Amino acid sequence: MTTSSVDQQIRSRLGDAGVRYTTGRQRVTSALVASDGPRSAAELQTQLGSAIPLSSLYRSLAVMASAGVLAPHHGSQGVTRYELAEWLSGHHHHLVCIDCGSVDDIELPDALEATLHELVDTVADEGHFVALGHALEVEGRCKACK
Amino acid sequence: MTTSSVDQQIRSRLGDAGVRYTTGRQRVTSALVASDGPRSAAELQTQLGSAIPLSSLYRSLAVMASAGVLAPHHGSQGVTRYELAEWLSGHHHHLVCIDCGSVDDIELPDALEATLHELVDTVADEGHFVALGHALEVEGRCKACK
DNA sequence: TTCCTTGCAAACGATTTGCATTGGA
DNA sequence: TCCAATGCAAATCGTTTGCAAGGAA
Repeated sequence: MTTSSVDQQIRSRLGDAGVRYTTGRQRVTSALVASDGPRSAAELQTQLGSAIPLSSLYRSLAVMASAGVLAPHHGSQGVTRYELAEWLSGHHHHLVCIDCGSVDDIELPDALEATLHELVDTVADEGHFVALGHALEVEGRCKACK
Repeated sequence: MTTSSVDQQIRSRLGDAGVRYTTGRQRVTSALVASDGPRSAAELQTQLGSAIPLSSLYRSLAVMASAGVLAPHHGSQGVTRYELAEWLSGHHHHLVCIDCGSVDDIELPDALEATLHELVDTVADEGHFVALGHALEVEGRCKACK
């Protein structure tokens, strides 16, 4: 996945939403494209080196999430991490470290993914629930905390 | 699942952990036994009617979670909800409403659960990750927000 | 008596917002 | 030009903690 192709799609989607794809927002995109999992505002600030104020990062993340180009992930200690929406990055799941809170992406074999999807629909129907997506979180300890 | 049988197990486990099973903590248990999903400190305060200070609730929840009788669930807006640990309530998954943040419990058919479990181990090994558990979240809109 | 627990109020930390300024189409 | 976006500081809100009082073993 190249940053430029993702950039095109995001620029277009943000345009449709009536918001600008500013340099600050492009920096957020490039940081997330380079990441192997969701990132918090604080992590992005560090990763981006250049001093972007947290308030701007939070605003960019909120705008991009409500335009559907980013997806939030709620972790421990009230920290929200964002990643590219699945239509940009592909469907995947997460390995969540119960010690440090870090999150890594993983993909499931198609066979199980299909089974899972089917099951989610069934189960949602029974719960009078409109299923829009699903997320499998594998909880444990990451390589660093092991 | 009766409150009294769960009470016994919790009392015993808390005893092993060297903490008391006070009336406040018993109230938390009864509220969670009566719930069909995880509850936040604020929700428990409302549900319990009697005015238990939030700080006490937070402390009870923290103590009970670190003793392994409660499990935390991190939701939107930095809200942490707790539920009985799986050894007390049975293994299950969640329907999470993306509008109001409410969480309902669901159970998967044994067949898929088995497949899922096996897969989680495989995938964790590949990621040099020690898998301790897994959680499937079905995201969508609940009956009320539909 | 000894240590755990509780209440209240103050402190924290992640996130949000008001407001004046800047910047892009 | 004009409105969205940004920076800074102040405000929110869920959660945590210090400290003195209460309670069980």
